[in-house]
Amino acid sequence: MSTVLRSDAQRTHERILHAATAELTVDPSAGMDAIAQRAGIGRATLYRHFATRDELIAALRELFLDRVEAAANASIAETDPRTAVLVFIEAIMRAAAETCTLTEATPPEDAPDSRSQIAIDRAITTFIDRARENGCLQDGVDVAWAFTVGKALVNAGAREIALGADVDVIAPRVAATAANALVR
Amino acid sequence: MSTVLRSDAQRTHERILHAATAELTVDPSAGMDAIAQRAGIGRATLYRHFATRDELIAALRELFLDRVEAAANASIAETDPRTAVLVFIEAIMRAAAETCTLTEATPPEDAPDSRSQIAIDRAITTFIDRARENGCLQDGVDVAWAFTVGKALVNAGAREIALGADVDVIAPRVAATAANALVR
DNA sequence: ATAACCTGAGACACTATTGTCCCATCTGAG
DNA sequence: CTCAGATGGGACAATAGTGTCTCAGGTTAT
Repeated sequence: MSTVLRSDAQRTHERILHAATAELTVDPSAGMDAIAQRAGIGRATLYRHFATRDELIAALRELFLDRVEAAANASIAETDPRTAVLVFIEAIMRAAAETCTLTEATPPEDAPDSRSQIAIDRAITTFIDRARENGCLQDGVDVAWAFTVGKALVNAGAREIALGADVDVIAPRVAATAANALVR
Repeated sequence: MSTVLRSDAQRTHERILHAATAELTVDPSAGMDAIAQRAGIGRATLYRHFATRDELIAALRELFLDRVEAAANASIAETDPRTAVLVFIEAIMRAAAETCTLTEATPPEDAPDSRSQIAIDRAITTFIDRARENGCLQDGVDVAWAFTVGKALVNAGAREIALGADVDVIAPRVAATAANALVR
């Protein structure tokens, strides 16, 4: 295992990431064969880049969480709750379109969830608390439910995109829908 | 294959339906073994009631569609768009809690989708058109998007319920969230 | 150009899941 | 009570997916 990848290997690596995202978004139980095929590479090559299916999924998840964390940090500055949700969700949506593992079949996370997870949780909690203070939160919405709804909508959007829809159409739409669903 | 099932066999049949709903909602790729185990029966018995995994899933789907169709017919009478969405979604949510196949891994439906499907499509289209005429539809919402959002939220709710949440808490919440997301 | 690197294709063992079959046992209906 | 119907458990073949390995051929960097 060398320190850096050769240029062509790097290309292959990213093709895998994209292919896996698309394939797993549409069918979370997709096999390594299907992923390799969509990436246009051999199955053996896929295993050279990711020793295990779980490892591939973990890598996707990690990349995605990083981008979500960045989005959280960026939108925490927004003082208006509705704008914050709009900015945050749109950013997540765009991240999910490229690298996403939300649609996992195995939901109960046993891993203690890396640093990113807590950063994201804190950001979301901040949004929600702020919105509640301003009294512009929809009835019955708490942090957990906001999380559930956001996740569900982003997943639905990612699916549409993986199925051929345009990111620039879907991302704002998902953001708007989430804002309507959560913020008064 | 007799015409009617004996009373105990009927009980078993329903236990299977409930167990499969819960199991598949949490993990769409759950195997027949897991389903049988959750139902508290032997795997052989499961295969006696449903010859194939696909057949079981098809049966769940069919039952679910029937209930959604009923919900659609019931709520089509509601003239107020927001109330219509509330009533409709809550009914679907309760149906999904008992019998659901929305969370299927294989999304691209190849089957021409039974009579129920068209009835449901028509009902939803009616809701949306009516709401648009009244000018109380959220921006950017069309029939397809309303369908996508509704499906995503109901799935999320079903998941919560399968994981132990109370139907009477989740169902109204999902309905309210959907209404907020779609109706002005 | 040369050497190190990357890849595709195929063979392989291993495991999990599916679907079938059989037999002993139990249970409901008449 | 009696018997057809229903079940559990286990053995079984078949299939599909995972992960490993090898080898011959193609690509990159120097």
